[in-house]
Amino acid sequence: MHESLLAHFRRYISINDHEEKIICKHVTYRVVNNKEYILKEGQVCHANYFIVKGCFRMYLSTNTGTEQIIQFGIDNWWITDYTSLEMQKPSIYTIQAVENSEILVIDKRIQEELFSTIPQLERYFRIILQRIHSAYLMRIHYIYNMSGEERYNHFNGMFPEFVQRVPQYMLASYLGFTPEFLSKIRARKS
Amino acid sequence: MHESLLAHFRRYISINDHEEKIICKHVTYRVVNNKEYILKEGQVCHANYFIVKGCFRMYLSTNTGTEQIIQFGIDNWWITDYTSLEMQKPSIYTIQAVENSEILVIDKRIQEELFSTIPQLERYFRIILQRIHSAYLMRIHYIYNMSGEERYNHFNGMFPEFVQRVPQYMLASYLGFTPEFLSKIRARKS
DNA sequence: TTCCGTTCTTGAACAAGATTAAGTTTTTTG
DNA sequence: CAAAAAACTTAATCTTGTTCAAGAACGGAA
Repeated sequence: MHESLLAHFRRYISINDHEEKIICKHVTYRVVNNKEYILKEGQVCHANYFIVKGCFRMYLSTNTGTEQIIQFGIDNWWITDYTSLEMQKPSIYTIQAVENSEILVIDKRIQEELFSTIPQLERYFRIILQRIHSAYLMRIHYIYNMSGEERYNHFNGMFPEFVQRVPQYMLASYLGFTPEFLSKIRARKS
Repeated sequence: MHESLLAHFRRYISINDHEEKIICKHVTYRVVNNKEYILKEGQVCHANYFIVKGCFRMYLSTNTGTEQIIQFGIDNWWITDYTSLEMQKPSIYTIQAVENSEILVIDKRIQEELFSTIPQLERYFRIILQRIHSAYLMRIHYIYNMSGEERYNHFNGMFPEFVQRVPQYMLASYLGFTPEFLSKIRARKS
């Protein structure tokens, strides 16, 4: 199951067999069942997580006491709180599995070691983060320039399988409106 | 004026005198006056821009014909379209000076060369991008969980000098509401 | 200084989506 | 299988922010 991680690396950088072995030796596999947490608000985040299979949500609690989902992570995505990880400060986020999942864990210390033994990994994460950043610029554009209904339809068109995978109230939170409103949208379509 | 760039590098990585000289040799200084463009919608972005002094806006045109400001860049920030730069595809964004500004230009080819001669630079950009990403997660949280008025007050509290620097209609666009509404907010405060 | 273009303000009518509070369906668990 | 918990729906009312349209103020250039 390290293969999916290596494949992802290979998509952006070239690494040799020796380096692959080093990586596999230092990365640890972990099963995370539905509703289990890999990071809780207030804890210091100590690892970067590569999702081999499954689905996670990252959320924070608002001042009105509700949970605001900021991002989802699925197969072949990284998920972590970079601020907490880098500064070793308590996180404001909670990361929870929303399906039975399998992840690969790269501990902070290990990751720093890997960066110095395989500098190409810095490049890999730089490229990954560039892509994430571009996606976030678009996300803000969508939030500002589409109605809730348009945003739901757009998301539905882009990731139809994903919409089936998570409860509707989570999708509503991620898309920035209430579950009641999502119900209304769906009612309109039939 | 290369000093501000080197100082920014030194904040995140350590580089020696020799490397600093290489960087200075390859980075070009440029004055960009108010309302001048460094990237226009449809063009391929061919450089990464470090703002030494001044202010830029990055926007795209919406289907209703208006300009949606996605981000600002000020002193000591990088601005570019990473998607267009990396893939060498036409950009959907326009980047325009909103003050008389001074920038340092790192051409794509030059940047790639610098990455291979000074691998630490990959690390620098990785860290920068991590920070940007964290900021964007918070930005989405603010957009979803604060009213327009709260968002304006919050932004005003965080960057009071900046609010004075740009026209109100640009600020309104960046914060995701109409100039008319911003006027109304300001009227309420007095 | 005057003129012109740009930016900012005000107000009325309207739309998108939140809130509240039931009620219904689905899923989980003992 | 029954009961409880979790997820989803519906509808009435209320808020936030938009749109449109007009006018006022400001800033820069001739």
